[in-house]
Amino acid sequence: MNAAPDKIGHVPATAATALESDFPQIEISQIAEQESWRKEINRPIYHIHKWWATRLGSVFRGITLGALSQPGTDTWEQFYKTHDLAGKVVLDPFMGSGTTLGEAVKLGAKAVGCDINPVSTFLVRQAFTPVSEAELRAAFKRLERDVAPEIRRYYQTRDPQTGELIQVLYYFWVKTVTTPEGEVIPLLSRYVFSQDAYPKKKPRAQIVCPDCWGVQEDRYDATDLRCQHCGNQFNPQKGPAAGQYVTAESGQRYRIKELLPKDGSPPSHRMYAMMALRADGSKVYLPVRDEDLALYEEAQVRLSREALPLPEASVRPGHNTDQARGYNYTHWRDFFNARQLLCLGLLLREILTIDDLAVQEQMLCLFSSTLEFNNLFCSFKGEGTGAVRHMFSNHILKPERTPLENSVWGTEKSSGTFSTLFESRLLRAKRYLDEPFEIAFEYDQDGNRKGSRKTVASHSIRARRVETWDELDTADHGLLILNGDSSRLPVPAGSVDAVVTDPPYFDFVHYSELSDFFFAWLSPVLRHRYPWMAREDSSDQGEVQHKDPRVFARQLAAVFTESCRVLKDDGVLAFSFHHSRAEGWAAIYEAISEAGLAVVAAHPVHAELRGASPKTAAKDPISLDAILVCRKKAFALHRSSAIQDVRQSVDALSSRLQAAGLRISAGDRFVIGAAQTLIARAADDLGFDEIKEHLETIRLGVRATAREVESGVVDVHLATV
DNA sequence: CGCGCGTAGTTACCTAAAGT
DNA sequence: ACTTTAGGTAACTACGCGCG
Repeated sequence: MNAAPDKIGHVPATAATALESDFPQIEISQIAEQESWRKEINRPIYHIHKWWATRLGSVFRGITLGALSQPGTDTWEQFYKTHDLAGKVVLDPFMGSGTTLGEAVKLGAKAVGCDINPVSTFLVRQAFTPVSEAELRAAFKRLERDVAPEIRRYYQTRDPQTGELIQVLYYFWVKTVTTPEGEVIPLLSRYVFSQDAYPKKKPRAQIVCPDCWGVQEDRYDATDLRCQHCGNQFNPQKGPAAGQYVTAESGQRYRIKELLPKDGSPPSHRMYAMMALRADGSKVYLPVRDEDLALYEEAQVRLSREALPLPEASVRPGHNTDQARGYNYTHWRDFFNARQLLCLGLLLREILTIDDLAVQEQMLCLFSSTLEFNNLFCSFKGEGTGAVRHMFSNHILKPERTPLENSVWGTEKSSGTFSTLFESRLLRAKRYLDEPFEIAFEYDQDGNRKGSRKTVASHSIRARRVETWDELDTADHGLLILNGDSSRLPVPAGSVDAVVTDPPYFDFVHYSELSDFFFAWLSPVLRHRYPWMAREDSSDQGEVQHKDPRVFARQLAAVFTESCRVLKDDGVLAFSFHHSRAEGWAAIYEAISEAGLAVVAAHPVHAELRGASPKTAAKDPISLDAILVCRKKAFALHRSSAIQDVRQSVDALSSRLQAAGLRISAGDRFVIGAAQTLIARAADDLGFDEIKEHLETIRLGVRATAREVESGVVDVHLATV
């Protein structure tokens, strides 16, 4: 259809969908960027529970719309219209948090989602279960009446000013080590334990005395302080812990890891301060007194006497879990202290008494969300920053030197507690089912963007959950949510209009190791209800994740082959992808070819930013995803192009995106170039090493160009390559 | 064994938009 | 208009590896 240099991809003569030629990449990138600021508010149904790689809903709305529209349709023009694509079926074989399913049902299509991870299947089923706000509120009220008072009593302290009992918001803990001489050292790097996010504007900070453990207020940068309780003179900026070392009173330095308990138990902790909520609603920092320690011990004693549904599973060795295991965290229950285990156990036991199973499972999902904010791997972020840094903010399991103990039930001023997440996550998500919305920009008379608003562009989400393909076939707006290996789907051949997905990226996060944290709680209470919950852990032989790109390619090929089987001949398989290394792309190429597919188009678009690992972020941060569009090989028109054409496309695309205000790094140029290379070589059936070599050439080529452009050196063409 | 180097992991600080 | 939330990012620091 066109060979214009500003379009990437070559439109096959047989194009069957709009997505093969058109994608409003700039408009959607801008919305996607806006959406990514507060994903949980802009697409609440995909954030009902923690998932590690949630895709941007607006991008997947665009992809799904394009994949289900006739060639020549202007996708952008259709973006805000209400659609009713009844009869169309969309499949996502890596459904994750369910983004594709949600966007497909919003367009009125039927959807099939499958994931090998049971936590994913559980959370997606909860996300799409319509339960009325009234029913949920009634269940919440019952819990509030029957179990909240019991839980709250373990989060109380006496206000030293008034003598009243007040609620504790947070307990501050610090890990301690014991030297061979018997000295117990707290692993504090500073004695300032709380300060504002803008310390220069609000220098008021909380400091604990290393001698008497009294708490006092002073400047965040104070270097010479006299304790107002015991008179001790000290430097609040210098604690005994620095990096991987700790210094004893004698001046002797030890490696912290060498002082861990020798018996293989997790590190010890000391509770050293609290933040409580006064009757007038103000927050106050308090030292820990004997009565507070006694209350904790009471919880410990009760924990040993109660029969509670607590996790028994051990932490299996793995890429993401070894760091925690290195600190002797060998069982998932080690991630919680006694009070947390007691209160979580009491709450879970009560939730399990809810008769209506649909409501009960909504509450179980909320309970599981709460776990993320109520364990010893959480930390305090400081005032003015959203107090709790939850355990998965880094996609790793890093033992915190100074854990923050949140309160399980919570107060009106808490964050990350059962009662606050009920409103901010569960009810918000249910409201989105009733009234789904999109972000739209508003412009002033001169055409400048002046703000954004939410606009309704879909019918309410009334997907009917079905359990089999036959039911889906006959139901309007059916939704089939499966658990299992997507290389064997209970779906007939040639029955799906589009496959829209986000495959795991070679070398990235190992979800099942992390999802075990939730699975350890969910499995014992759900294993009799769902066969896919009845396993030892959330891992599976069929998982697509391997450090060897060739093995990874083979695993991915199995799923793509199955997707190709169930796909109609005029359907597309589209997915988002990016990777900073040639191997990652070579693996994708191999998986696609082996499945009998060919990449026919690629559209760059704003990616979800994975802040998790800075491994590539330093030099060439990637902010683009490539939307790769594939057709069955027999129905795709192939055109091999020369490497300089690929280079030209990269230049054209990059400058267009830059003109639209996106920052394009060398890493982004490689994403565009690699995607172009997959199109250019789609017909060549290259082996892994051959395609990798091509990709390497492109990688070096586009990087060089980026540097030259930056330094003002005249562009040199790669025609010689 | 110390050093340089590239990369993995941590901390301090910053922010758009929601909430009040 | 101000505070809170749930994130992000720059800069720093530790770590592993090869090398003399």
